[in-house]
Amino acid sequence: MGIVERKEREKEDMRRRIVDAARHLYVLNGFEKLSIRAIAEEIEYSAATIYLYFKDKNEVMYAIHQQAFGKMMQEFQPIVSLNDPFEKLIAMGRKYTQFAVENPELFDVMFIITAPMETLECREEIWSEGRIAFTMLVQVVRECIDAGIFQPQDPEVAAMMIWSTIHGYTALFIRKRMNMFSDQHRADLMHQAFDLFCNTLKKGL
Amino acid sequence: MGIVERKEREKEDMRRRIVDAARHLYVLNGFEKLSIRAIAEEIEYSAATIYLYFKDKNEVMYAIHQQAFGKMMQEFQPIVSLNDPFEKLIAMGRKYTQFAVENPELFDVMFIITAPMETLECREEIWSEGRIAFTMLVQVVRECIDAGIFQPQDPEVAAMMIWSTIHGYTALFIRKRMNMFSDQHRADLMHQAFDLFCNTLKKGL
DNA sequence: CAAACTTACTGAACAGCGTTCAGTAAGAGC
DNA sequence: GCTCTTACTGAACGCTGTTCAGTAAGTTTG
Repeated sequence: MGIVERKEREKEDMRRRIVDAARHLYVLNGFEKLSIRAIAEEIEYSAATIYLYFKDKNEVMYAIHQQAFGKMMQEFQPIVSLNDPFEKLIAMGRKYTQFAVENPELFDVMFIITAPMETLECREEIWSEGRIAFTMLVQVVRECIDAGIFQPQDPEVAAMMIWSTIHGYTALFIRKRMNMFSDQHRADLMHQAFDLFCNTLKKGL
Repeated sequence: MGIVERKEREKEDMRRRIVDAARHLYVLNGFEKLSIRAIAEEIEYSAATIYLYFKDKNEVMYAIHQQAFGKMMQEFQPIVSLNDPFEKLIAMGRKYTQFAVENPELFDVMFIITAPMETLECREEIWSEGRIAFTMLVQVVRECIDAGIFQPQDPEVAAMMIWSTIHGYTALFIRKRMNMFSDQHRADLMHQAFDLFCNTLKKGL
């Protein structure tokens, strides 16, 4: 009896169509402007239909957030194969910021907006996407320790500190808190601050 | 002719009453739940009246954001009088996070939410509150350099890096991106990552 | 094949939102 | 006392997320 399977497939298909439409509109206009009605119009269904596939808007955001992590991980792929672990670490940091600049809305839903986290909270689940990405960073830090570039220490603690810096740097920029500097000064300052962090890590960690 | 002055005073008074009511509701319920209608009800005026004193909701948020900076600067006051510049720097970092934990909504409007920055943008003004706070940090970094704790370097660049780390650390926590760890593990990790950053600065900068 | 049941979907409604604007009433100036 | 200005408001516009009764089509059963 393949009917059940077909229905399952159709359900899966519909979910994907909703998320694709939602992501499309979200990337164009951001969270505020993304409405259930707009998503519904895009896929040519009524707004109420969305609620047959997703509990609420937060859950749609969570699905977008998952897709975004997929995209980011894909972009990280070439870096993982680099040989020098420290270079790998630096490249990852640069990529994090680059991804944010090229996909500000995706970065938002992944690391800034509260909406997707609320879905996790009410499901009492762990944030596995973040966990996986963080584990990847921890692994690279571990390699730096093993290679003698960093001193022997807890790689998770070091990774946490490194993530904080790169994230802060990126989040402040994305949320326009660096607009207190002129375009040129801002670019210079950020570039130099990034380099300083890299050098400080190499010397001090 | 004191009438003009009295009117001016009354106008100022009304603005303050609106911002106070708005801040009160905002701190209680956050940005999403803060509505012009609710502010109006709180001060017992109609919603339309708010628009006689503020251009839009963003401008109200900007006023709250200004008040929040006042509060933060006040809390920073005792730290500025510390003697050891490095201790001063560490205390400032701790205070930044503490302020965020104790006043998550205020931290939001100061450093995360886009709304107040949009007001600045359309006024083509600089973000003076941020500028002042950052200048304060630069000054402390300069003292660290002068005291020989940090090597001679551009204090603005170093300050940028330090702010990034502390901000990232704080923002990730506030926006629940550290909830992938259990309560205990998270607390430990954050504590150790903060200490590691302090030590790395002392050794490497 | 027809009746009974299940599933997928929708229109309309609820309660809220930011914002605008014509209209009103009270105070200021002559 | 009569204009003129200022401060304020009710009502409306066009949105929003979400719910729910109702419908029509598809599936299963007798």
